[in-house]
Amino acid sequence: MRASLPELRHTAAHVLAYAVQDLFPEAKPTIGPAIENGFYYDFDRAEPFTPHDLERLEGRMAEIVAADYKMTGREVSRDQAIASFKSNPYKAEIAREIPDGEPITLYTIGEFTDLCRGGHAESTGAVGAFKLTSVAGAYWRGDEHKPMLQRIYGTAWYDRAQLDDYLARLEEAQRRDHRKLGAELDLFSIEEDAGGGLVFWHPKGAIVREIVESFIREGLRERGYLPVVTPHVASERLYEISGHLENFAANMFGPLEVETQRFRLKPMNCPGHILIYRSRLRSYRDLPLRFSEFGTVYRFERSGVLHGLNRVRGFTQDDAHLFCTPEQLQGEFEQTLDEALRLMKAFGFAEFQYVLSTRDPKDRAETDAVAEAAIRRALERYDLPFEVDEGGGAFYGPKLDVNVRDALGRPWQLGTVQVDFVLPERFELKYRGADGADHRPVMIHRALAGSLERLFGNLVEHYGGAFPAWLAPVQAVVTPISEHQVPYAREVAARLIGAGFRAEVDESNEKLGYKIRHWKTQKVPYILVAGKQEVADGTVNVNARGSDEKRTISVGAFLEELRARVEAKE
RNA sequence: GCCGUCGUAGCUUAGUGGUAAAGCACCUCUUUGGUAAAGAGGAGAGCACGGGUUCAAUCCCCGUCGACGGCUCCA
Repeated sequence: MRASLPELRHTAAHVLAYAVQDLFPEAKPTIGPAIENGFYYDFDRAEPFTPHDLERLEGRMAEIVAADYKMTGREVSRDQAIASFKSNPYKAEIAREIPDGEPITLYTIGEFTDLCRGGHAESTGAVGAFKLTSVAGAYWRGDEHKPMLQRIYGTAWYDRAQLDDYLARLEEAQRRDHRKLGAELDLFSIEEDAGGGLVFWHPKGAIVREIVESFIREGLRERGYLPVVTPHVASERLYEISGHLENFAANMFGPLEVETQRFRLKPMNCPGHILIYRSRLRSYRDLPLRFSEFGTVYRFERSGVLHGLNRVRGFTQDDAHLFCTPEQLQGEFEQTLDEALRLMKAFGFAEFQYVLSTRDPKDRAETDAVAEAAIRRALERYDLPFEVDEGGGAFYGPKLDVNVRDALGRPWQLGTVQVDFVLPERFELKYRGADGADHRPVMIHRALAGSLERLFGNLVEHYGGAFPAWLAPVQAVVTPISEHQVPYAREVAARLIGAGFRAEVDESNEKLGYKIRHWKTQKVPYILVAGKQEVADGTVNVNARGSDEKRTISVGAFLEELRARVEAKE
């Protein structure tokens, strides 16, 4: 029977470890699983593996694959396992920790035996085509207090054609990288003189952001959200009450000392919104109360984790906090999820990953069960498949995240909806009930696009920089064939701009072919060519992105076409 | 922050122990051209920054900063 791809890749990991054992006997193998598209194996070795080492390893691996060693497994006792790995503390540690009752197995190919739970191809020859791709540091068991190991990444497939295809896809993905397109399309930059993780939105990026913002605002208005605006810095006192200093300090910028007070850049918008809630007596008749803000927050991220627009130190959330009665919780949560799905659909994302993160077990309270149940019910109502991340929730409660993938397949969290019984308690929030007594409201924290920066980065990659007409920074460029048509081109552009569209005129002293090429690489949806004929007829020749068809139509007809496309958000 | 790789004009890259080359972009001129690059000329980097070795360093060594790929963490 043919091995599955994960089996093949897992086998490739063993082959790699075998090759390492042969060429670098001092390296201690630790763990080496199959992953999406390939495999990795972590080794403990003092010397770093160099790119040249990888080539040598690939050569040895090819021999091991060609030898087609049979993968043979045998079950051993815990003591035997520990004894056979007495020079490898990592393997011994794993052997010690395998739960009682679970079999402990050793697998051998040729001269290499590994502690492994199984799931391999029958022999090494099954590894049709592979390539070692990179080496990276990785902590033993993902714990930064434990030793750093060297992780060798590889990709493996049934055959050469599949491998080549995968490598080609990788290259294409790199062409779509938002950091690359961001520079090419003049959308944004991150400036060394300002510091990493701080985004400068250029005009063409900022206009897209404005469009995104107004689209989101429309949804907020329809769903009864009220706008609020809160300061970017606040006294430390606020974050003592909220618990951020206690639970989130590692992600906060340090204190700003002014006169006798210490201030902090805000890491989250919730405390500010809570202060507004608390500023007056609230009645059950006021609830649910939904405060929304495009709130810019600052979080300290360690330098090594910054990544384009996806991991930054200052970002703007499409944030909102809903204050409701416990009875309203379910309905509010579902309404929020509904809006999240609507947004993502409008932005053209199709594949999502839903992750329910529960609260850290050390903080769990009985209300968490209520919160989690609300989230699970909502997921069921919408029939959404989801994963569970135990303990991955916010410090104040469990949450539901909506993730998308970037061009290279890395998942990024965009939307998040969180249920919170804790902050209302810490801030002693209340509302006057129908019974005349005070009650504690429940909060929902929600950012549906997540951060505008990350959303934008993912949009750029999703569209490969070719924004649909409703989002494109420049929707149409009027391109005169010679300078004689410049006045007409300006008139046409003025009409478009007057109708609310984003248009430019290309007045450069270049031939038409050059201009077309320029605007094609800028991925503008419409290039409107104006020559002698068009001027005489009051028309434009439409060169639409993604189509070879050229049409000469009246300016009015083009306006209608553009209007229709923008309204349809195509 | 940690491990690894990298750092030459705005961008992409070449290059050498004896003060750096090209294409694109930019500017000027010629050209007024019909759907992915017209022609010519010009300007632009002392080779990320700081030390060291050397008669001499962009090239060798050390440190710092930054970027990239991961680890950890999160929108």
